Amino acid sequence: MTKKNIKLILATLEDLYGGEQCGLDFKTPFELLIATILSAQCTDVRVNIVTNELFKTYDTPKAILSLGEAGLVGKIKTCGLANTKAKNIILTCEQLLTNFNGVVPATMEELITLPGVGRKTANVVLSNAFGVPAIAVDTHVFRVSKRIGLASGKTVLEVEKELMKNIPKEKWSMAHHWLIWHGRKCCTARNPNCVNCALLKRCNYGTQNF
DNA sequence: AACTCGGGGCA
DNA sequence: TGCCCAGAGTT
Repeated sequence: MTKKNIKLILATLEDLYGGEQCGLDFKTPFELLIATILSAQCTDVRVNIVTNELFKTYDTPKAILSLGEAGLVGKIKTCGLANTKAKNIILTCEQLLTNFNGVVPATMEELITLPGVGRKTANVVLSNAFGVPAIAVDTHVFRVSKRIGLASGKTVLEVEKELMKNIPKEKWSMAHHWLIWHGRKCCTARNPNCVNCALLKRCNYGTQNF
């Protein structure tokens, strides 16, 4: 993959998805953290609906804890995996209070100690709440990046590193969103719409499996 | 690497 | 009805 090809791919993605909504509504680091935990196996549109309502009243660790587990499950049930997520969110709120003075930490090492927070969620918080350059690799980013040749790594961490190497730092944040939109609208996991894909000429997928 | 958690949205 | 969803934790 040449630098010129990478530049053309990024430009094409920007043309296609530059006007689309960019992820979760951002308010505070804490709200972004909770919203991102909720986003597992659930579209961002639904997460935004749920969190906009939830955070009207419950926008701090103490407030969330005041709901109790059953109360929290009720508030987030439309996001799916509600029981698991509620347990993790409650544990995370408790640990924020006991280990971090109620403040969301700003390093990868600290963030991934929180229950329900993995590399993807940590990178979303780091890049969107704290301005730390990072690329969050979710299922869409992972799949699309490999198909179109922006990364060929086998693990999430490998793909993350390759993307950071191949994409100019100032475009990391937006490239994350463009790759997700392309994965949702065209480069789907099953039956991708290669025939109508704007990247077809620069993509090996379809003629060469990965 | 494979499996589980999971209810709601949508065709 | 059946398929899919901006992941993380466990085995």
